[in-house]
Amino acid sequence: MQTVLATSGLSHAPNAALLRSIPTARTATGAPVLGTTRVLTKDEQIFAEGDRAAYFYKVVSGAIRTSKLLSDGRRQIDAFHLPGDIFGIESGEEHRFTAEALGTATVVMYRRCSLETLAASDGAFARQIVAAMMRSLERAQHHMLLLGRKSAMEKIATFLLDMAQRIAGDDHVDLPMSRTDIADHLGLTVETVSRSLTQMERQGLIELPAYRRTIMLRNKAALRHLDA
Amino acid sequence: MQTVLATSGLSHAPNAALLRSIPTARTATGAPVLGTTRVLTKDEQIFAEGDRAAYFYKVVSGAIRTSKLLSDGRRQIDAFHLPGDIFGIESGEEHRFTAEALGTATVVMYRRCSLETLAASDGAFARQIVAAMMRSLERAQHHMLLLGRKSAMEKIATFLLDMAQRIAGDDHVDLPMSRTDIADHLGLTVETVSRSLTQMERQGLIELPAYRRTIMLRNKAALRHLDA
DNA sequence: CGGTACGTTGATTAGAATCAACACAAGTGG
DNA sequence: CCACTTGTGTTGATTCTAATCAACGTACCG
Repeated sequence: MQTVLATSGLSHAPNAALLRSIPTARTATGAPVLGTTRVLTKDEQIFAEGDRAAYFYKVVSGAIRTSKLLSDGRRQIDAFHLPGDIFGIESGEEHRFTAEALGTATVVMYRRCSLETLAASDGAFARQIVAAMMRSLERAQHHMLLLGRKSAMEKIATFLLDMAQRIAGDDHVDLPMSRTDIADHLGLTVETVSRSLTQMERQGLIELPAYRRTIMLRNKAALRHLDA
Repeated sequence: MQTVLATSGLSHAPNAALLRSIPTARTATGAPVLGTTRVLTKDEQIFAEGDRAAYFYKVVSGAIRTSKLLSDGRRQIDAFHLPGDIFGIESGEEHRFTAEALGTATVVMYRRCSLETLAASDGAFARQIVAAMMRSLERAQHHMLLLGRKSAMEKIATFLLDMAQRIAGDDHVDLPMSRTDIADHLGLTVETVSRSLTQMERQGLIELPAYRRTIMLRNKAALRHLDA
């Protein structure tokens, strides 16, 4: 059995001042997997598209967005990562996304290991990484259907149901992201997101309290129907 | 070292008559990996969304499309698979796509192995599978940017350059798929694909011979510029 | 108490979808 | 071999969805 460790080499890490070296995970078999905890503030960047991929990350608290930019600034957020989610795994040398915190957040960073090491190692940790990769793939593929073929209302409905399930408020969602982030995730503009939400409220599907990041789901069946 | 085999159990395979049991691959270390070759005709289905995922596949010749359907028939083609590409890997019990041949095609099928087995095994074959998964993920993530944020012309330009690179005609592409397939891959309609191609021809970016599946790339630099 | 994000709403435009017709090549069968 | 069908691709007219441009609310923060 081979153990995968994150070294405590702070000299290689960005923003070393923010790092504390804390063992945070264990494999199923009990072998220690060391990670370094990093605390982030709103909009703080964890890594940028093109950075050397020395680490990958796991969300402990808060939420992270990973995104790509077009040369003229158009942005596509490929995913929002919630506690427990792993992000930043790369096969090449570089990160292909920018990762930023949506608000205050905590992540654990693990020293990156090569695909070869990963496939060859027989630890529970390796299994976890491969599973995370597969989950990312499934989400990405599912999201392509949304981006390519769904209308604005359908996109929003799908998004709300998905977030409700992941954030686990039964009849409401406390969104960790702005309308702009939602728009850039769904391939829409802020205005269209806002209008769609307003329309859903008028139709009684949802309710929008004064605190706009909370959304009450009033008619999940109808939302699921829109979800197609 | 553990060897991953596809058994010759034809009784479990669909369309057993079409199958011939042929060893077709070898791991880098020389250990035999048995696969079963399957020959397909135009539009023949390899597996459907929801089918039990007993095998995964590698394209030998021809091309394959994998797609998802919305309840009302809208279709999203997530990827075209060319010779050498692996498709149909699943972590769950079911295929999440439908796979069909674009024209006459040959694939090798491998008995599916669990993610656990995969991550735990140390063979070159396992590495290959993980690498294929990673490549799918990268393609999917790249495609999300296209679907969410690019205009019709940009989508077509990106698509043509990508296909040109994969099919390796230096200044032309022999597309294996119909305009409808292209549309369903790029999140457009057939009409828009056709109009965009015509417009590119008028602008001297490409040339469309009588055989409409061949496209001559006349100004790659301009196409790349559109690609953004 | 402003000031500054962020969010909503309104008016208009633009880009792609839709609806409809036609062109063209490849088969098919008489 | 030729009419005829069929599948595929193109083009045109029109509609419609979402983007854009612009203004205004509202909540939060120093």
